Amino acid sequence: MARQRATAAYRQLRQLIVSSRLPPGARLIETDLARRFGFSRTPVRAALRVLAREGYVLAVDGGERIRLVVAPLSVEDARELFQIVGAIEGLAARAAATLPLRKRRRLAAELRGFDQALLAAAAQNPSDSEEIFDLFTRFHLRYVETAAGPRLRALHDSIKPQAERYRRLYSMAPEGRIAASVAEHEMIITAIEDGSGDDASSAVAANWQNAAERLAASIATQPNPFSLPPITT
Amino acid sequence: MARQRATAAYRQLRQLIVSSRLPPGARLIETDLARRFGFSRTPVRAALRVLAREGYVLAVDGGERIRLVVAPLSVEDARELFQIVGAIEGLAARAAATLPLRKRRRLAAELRGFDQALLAAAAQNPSDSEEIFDLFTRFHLRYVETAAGPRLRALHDSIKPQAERYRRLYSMAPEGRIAASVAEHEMIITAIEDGSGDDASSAVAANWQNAAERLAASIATQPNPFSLPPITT
DNA sequence: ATCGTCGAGTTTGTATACAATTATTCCGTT
DNA sequence: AACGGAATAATTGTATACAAACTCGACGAT
Repeated sequence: MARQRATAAYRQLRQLIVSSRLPPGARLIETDLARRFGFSRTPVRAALRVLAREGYVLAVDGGERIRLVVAPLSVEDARELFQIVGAIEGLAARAAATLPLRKRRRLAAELRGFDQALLAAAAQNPSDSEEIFDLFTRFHLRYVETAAGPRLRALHDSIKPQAERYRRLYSMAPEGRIAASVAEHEMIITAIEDGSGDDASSAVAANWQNAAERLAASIATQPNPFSLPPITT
Repeated sequence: MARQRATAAYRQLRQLIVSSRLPPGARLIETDLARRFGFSRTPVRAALRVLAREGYVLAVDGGERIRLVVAPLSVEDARELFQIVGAIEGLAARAAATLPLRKRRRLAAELRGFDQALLAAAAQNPSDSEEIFDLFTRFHLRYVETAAGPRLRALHDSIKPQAERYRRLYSMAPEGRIAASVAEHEMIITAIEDGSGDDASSAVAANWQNAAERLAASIATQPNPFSLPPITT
């Protein structure tokens, strides 16, 4: 019997949710998911429990039994979530600013590399929104992995993909937005390079706050844009 | 068959860990725990998975199989953990500072009530360290519950008890320390009352940073003070 | 004596059976 | 036709059985 199906189920389920192939609000039936994965209910249950604790899945009702649904998306939730991500990555950036000078310099160079790639990708026509998305992710991941401790990394790994649910749905791709983001990134990079933890932290928080605003504006203009066909069962 | 044993197992296990009756580093055997609780392995497993994700339990090794142990305590971990708690509660305090004036006033009054109770409890001889601990907890819980959104509350509920593992072990009770804490609390309260989110947030972060320092000093003088008899099985 | 290998015991991962509760359908009554 | 209620199905929670992998010790070969 293959081991670690629970982990596989966790990853697959999380991916299905983040990619919105399991759309917000969809009911999650253990038996159906188990059939889909070819597993038994046991590993699926374990995965669902964890996803519920992390916020991907919501336990509604509260009678004797629990009903699990894919956590719905809302502007208010996005604001709260982005603020939390900003605080977490802000701590990582603060830690990055206390690294030895040599490492800070190298980190700053790497980060600037991502930003240049971002500008280049945005200049493409048509722009590859998948690549842009990926570059944003890696920019933030770089300094978190470099400077954050184990707890902070675990927390980041838990929460960050939930923000990606939003970013994937409402592709905030117009070029001006990317330029604005890159400008904000530069403030983060400079603060880290200068060893100013407070500035780095608040620059990251501001970046996410602005991202939330851009997202809210995007939602207002194009509500509910499910791009992938949902799984109907 | 009684439902929701998994939740009961989660709570009991978390309590055993926080109270250090399951000491740091202790191996967690599903069968033993199941016997102890009178449950089967199934709900115990579910509880352990969640506790592992939250950080109470550490999955060591990483072979094909997983070994779970109670997460060890260390000064570095405490620093990181307290910093995270500070950031989370900092967001809550920031939100509290944006409440309508009337609510801010009432919240501030309640918080000052906790602080006065703290000073009174500290003046007692002998001081009731259990009550002091409880008052600290409730002080912070109050503004989180009042102002934080659902996500932030869930995150707080996940992480905060882990800080309490440390605070319970190294009772940071000397009176001067309490006075210092109360002084820091007053800065938090004033900032909330004044509607200054930035000040409130950084005051909370500073409070936890200082708490980490006090804790580190306490650990240095009285290392490894397990006050309760560990469970041997 | 040291190292490796084989094997019994332990522990975890998964599947499945069963129990209990909630949702749904279908029928009868008014 | 609408409503209520009983029967039925669906779904979750728990227990248990079994399989695979790891641990640790004993024994033997070099």
